[in-house]
Amino acid sequence: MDDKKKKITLSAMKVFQNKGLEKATVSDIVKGAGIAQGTFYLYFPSKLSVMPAIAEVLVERTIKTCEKSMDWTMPFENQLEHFLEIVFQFTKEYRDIYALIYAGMGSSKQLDVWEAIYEPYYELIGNMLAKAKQRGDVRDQLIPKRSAALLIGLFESAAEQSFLYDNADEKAIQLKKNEALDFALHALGCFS
Amino acid sequence: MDDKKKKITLSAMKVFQNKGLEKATVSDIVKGAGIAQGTFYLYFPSKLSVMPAIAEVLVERTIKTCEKSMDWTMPFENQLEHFLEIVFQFTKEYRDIYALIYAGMGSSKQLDVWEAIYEPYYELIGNMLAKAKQRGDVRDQLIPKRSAALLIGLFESAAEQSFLYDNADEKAIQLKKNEALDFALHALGCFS
Amino acid sequence: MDDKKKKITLSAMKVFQNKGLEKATVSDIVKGAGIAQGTFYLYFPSKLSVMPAIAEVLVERTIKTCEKSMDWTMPFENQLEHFLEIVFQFTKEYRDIYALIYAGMGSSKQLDVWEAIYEPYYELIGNMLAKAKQRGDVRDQLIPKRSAALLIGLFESAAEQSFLYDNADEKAIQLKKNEALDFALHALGCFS
Amino acid sequence: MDDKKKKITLSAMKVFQNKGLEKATVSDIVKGAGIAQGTFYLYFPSKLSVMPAIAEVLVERTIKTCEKSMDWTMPFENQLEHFLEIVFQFTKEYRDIYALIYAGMGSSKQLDVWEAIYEPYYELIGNMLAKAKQRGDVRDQLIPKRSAALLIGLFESAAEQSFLYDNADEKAIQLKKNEALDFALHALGCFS
DNA sequence: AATGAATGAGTATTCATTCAT
DNA sequence: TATGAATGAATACTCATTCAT
Repeated sequence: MDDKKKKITLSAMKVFQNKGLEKATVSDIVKGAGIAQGTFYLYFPSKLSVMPAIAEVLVERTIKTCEKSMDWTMPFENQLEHFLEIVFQFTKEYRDIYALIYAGMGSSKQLDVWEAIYEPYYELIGNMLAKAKQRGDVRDQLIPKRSAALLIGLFESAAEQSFLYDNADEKAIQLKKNEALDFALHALGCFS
Repeated sequence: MDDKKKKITLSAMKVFQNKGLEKATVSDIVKGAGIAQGTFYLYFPSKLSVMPAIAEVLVERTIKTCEKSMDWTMPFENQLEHFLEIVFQFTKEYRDIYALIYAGMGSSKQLDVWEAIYEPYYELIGNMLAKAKQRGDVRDQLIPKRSAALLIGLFESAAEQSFLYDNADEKAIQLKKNEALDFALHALGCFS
Repeated sequence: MDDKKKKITLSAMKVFQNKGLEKATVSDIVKGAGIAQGTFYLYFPSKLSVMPAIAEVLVERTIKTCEKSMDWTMPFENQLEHFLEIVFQFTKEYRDIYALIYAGMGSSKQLDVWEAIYEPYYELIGNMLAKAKQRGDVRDQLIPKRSAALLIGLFESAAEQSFLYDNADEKAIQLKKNEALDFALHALGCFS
Repeated sequence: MDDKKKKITLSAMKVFQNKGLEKATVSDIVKGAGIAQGTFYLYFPSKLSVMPAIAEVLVERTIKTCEKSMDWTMPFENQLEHFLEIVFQFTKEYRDIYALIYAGMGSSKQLDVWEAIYEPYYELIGNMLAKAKQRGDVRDQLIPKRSAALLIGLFESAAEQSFLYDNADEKAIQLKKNEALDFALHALGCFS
């Protein structure tokens, strides 16, 4: 990605996170990026149009974290637990901005844009499930890539609920994690 | 709910749906509600504060639909499938506004408000699972109410992904439904 | 005219005169009118849309000046000369703003608006010519109202040229006046 | 004129005509001229400074049209009518841009610039009147060059009024032409 | 309770102009 | 000469909110 575009994206991420969608100003963003006001519009047509670029960064980071920290030789159950941890960690850190991205999706009717962004994420988790399937750790009929999407959705929902309702309560969060993991293990047929 | 408050809420729902969070104006809302500009502020302290009332309406409608159309004597699998249909239907119709509510949650730090709103929804689905547990249709260790939250999250994610990525393709949507149902049935231990 | 609308119009006139079309700001205008920024837009949809209201004021003033200072019993030649003086005087005072109105006409494609504004002016001068015709001071075939428009156009052109090219030279201006008057007297058939 | 300068001028003419003074951008102009943004400023110090060059082009074209199509041996009345036609035609085609030039004159206080530009136009029509005078077709006391300015002003006013008020009505336009011609013929003493 | 005219703070966006190449 | 990326000042307009009636 173009250097300036990247700078803008990262600055926008911080600003949106701190101030929310409406309070965030382009002025804040360019100040953070160290560029002039007008330069912003050479790279993005509007304030909201930075959203997909931010989503891309988040997906990249999630994938990178998974790839770096995941030990593919671990028992599948441990892999799943580790992935759950990552999802909770990212949700905690970026939940505000996820909401904005989510809200921004509606406006931009270019759905294929979003699909392209999340594709590598589904691919990665799909691969994890495929390997587990080869090893017989999950049920036979499972379609790895498609289940990956459901799994990610499940974990993200759980994390979101966790931070939304049980906010600072560490115990409740741990409980939620256990339940989500149990729910997923059954769903994937790890106990059959 | 007060008649005027209800009018405002319903009008706001339409306006937010059509115009999005930022383009929607209080002026639009009051026009739709047939009241004066100032009257809005007798019922809501700010534009965004209508959001919880809208969420409440959506939850009410979902619950009412479930209660009306659900046959609690059906086999559990059919109940689950029926519930899935309802989630997909509501997501399709209200997905734009769900996103706004979701994004609005972040701003309003009164998390207990949101919890209170969704509570009856979790209660309803929790009851469904509880009955299924009594009949031995789901696994023994399952905690009905807590699994309800995960189940709802799963189905909503699936529906959201469906309408986000596979937009108008009826076939893909059906496939997604089947997978989500299968995923849930395993998760709930219906096959063990 | 509404009191606030009038205040805005008069303030805008001054501001446009002093700063020109582009340098004039709505902020200047409302400051001069002693109202809030937003109030401007309750009365005019845009900065340029004040132009017709300004034109109306100018026409009103011209007419009022004619009516007050014109002695309808004077010999026609003297009446014409007096009218010429008035045109030169108004052109000198308002020439900058006339140019803006003129330029603004193009944008506003509601030509009937302009016609309605200038109508009473043509009416007034038309009446002057009609009376002169009755008295046999101008040629018989003359159509008063239609000639009025040509006469006004001629005098305004003359004045405009005068102040545009011969700017501060009082002698040249006097010469121009004489020629314009002579030209008009011949055109109206006062010498035949 | 330098080739690039000419290109810029012609492009600016089109852009100003289509978009008006404020909406027209240097970016539009250079795009139309097929040159780079910065190149504009090698030939003109500012956006508005193109205006005199445009006026020059218009005067040139008017003169060229007169010289090409005018038969100086025709009876004077016919010459005058032909000239009137040309004025109406040019006004119709360029009236939007005339207004801008007119408005632009005020800003640029270099009045001598404008005088120099229009000088050859007055010269041309002045010559026409001088010849007519020699032939006894107009009154004796007439000062050709000075009357030329009044004549041009009269015809331009008539045309402007015509297109401003009677816009598309061909009949009304014809009527206006007849009246303007009659007015001018009397003014010039062709009937005495 | 209801009104709606008035407010005025707030900002995305534009674009004339510059300047390093 | 020519370029066009970068600049950043400048402003029309919006709209949530208030308050006198």
